[in-house]
Amino acid sequence: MDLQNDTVGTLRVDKATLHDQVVARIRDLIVEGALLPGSRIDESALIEQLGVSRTPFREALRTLAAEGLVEIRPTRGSIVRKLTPDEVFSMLEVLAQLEQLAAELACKRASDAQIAQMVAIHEQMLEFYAKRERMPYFKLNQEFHRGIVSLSANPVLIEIHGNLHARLKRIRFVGNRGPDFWADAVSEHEEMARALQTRDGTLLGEIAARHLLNTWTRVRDAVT
Amino acid sequence: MDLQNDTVGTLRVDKATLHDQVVARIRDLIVEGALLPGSRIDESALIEQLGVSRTPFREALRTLAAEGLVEIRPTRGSIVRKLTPDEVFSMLEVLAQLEQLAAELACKRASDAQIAQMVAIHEQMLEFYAKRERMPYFKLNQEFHRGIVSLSANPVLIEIHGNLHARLKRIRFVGNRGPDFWADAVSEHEEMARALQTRDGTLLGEIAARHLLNTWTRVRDAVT
DNA sequence: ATACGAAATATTGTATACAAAATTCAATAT
DNA sequence: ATATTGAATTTTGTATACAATATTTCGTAT
Repeated sequence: MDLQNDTVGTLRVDKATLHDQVVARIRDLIVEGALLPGSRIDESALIEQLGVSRTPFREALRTLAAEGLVEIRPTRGSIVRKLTPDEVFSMLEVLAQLEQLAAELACKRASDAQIAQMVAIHEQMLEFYAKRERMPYFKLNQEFHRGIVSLSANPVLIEIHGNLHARLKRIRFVGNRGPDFWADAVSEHEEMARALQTRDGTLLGEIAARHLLNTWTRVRDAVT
Repeated sequence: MDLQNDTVGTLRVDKATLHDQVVARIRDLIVEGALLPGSRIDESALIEQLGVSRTPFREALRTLAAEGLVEIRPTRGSIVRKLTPDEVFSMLEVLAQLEQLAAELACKRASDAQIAQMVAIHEQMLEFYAKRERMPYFKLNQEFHRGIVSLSANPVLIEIHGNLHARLKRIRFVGNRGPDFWADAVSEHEEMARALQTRDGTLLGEIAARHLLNTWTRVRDAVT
């Protein structure tokens, strides 16, 4: 079947359970935008496509519902969860607060080498910005933010941040495509890189939170 | 079967799906301490007790796993998730940050009547403290904290806070049983009530965060 | 007695079957 | 033409069956 384990040489890579694989696949379909918010999740079509039976598929939907990506309407099928503008704003409010904490912790706990690596990412972003290469910039941007959260060394923070990020991913993507906002974002990043180098957690946290809430104004019309 | 819907007069109360009922029941068993961390979740025993088949039961386990209350070990059964001291500390770190945000938002968004009600709860807590009635105090304490989060009017914040709170509930309970820490907690609450009345969000947030991190020292030995 | 290993047993993961909805669609009445 | 009703069909929720793994039990050898 489609999802079954690969083999590398004679060594089994296995690891992920069928449940985890199905969850990952459906989550990707949602996060990457193949399944649009509000659209019906066609069980028979997807179990066909994934080559699994209803049991693991429905269990996967339960975990995605708990993650907030799917809405299961009793006896009326499941849909990709649709976010109201209010909910998006609520999520950004929380996300900003979490990134602020992450920033403070990262400044306390990261090694010099780790900080150097973040700065390197930032500098690469500047190059892509100079060349106006949106997509590679966008990828690195995500890596930068995820990096700061990782450096917090707080697994709960990492998990919750990851979840909110996944829920918002499509919207953030739309937001970052704006035209002249890009320059603002870059200068905010410049500030962040400097704060990180001086390990000024309070400052970094403040900028990070402001940076994120600014995306709201950048994104608002895409969602309102 | 055990879980089936009640009837009030001739009116069906129904509402909750079987899945939600099973999730709620198992969650209660965990949160209230009937199922201890690390202990095996005996599928056949519990489906017997709940009167449901394996399908809805296992789906319930999936959502509880996503909530972080249950750990499903592939092909080796499920256990009540066990928290390491590090994880507990991580959760408190995040929870403190979330309560800080909640405090700031509550001061901005709550109505005068809502604030008055919170103050009333606080005053009742003082009475129970004077009479040294731990249990009623403890109940109101929870209501007070949940109240502040509710007043933030941020559904995402409310959801995440509720989840972390559920995961920590047993431990917080243990912590609050300490002897002379109680006085400290009460005086912190006194400060919080005052800050709320003056709508000083920054101050309230700071106290709330400090208050929560103090529970760590109160709780540390119960968990280390 | 203790350690080992194979058969017996129990548990887990997935597929399927069946019952109870909801939805679709077509025929009829307005 | 539009609305309405009621079968036909599809979809959903739950139970059960079956196959694959783990775990236990018990007999044997050291």
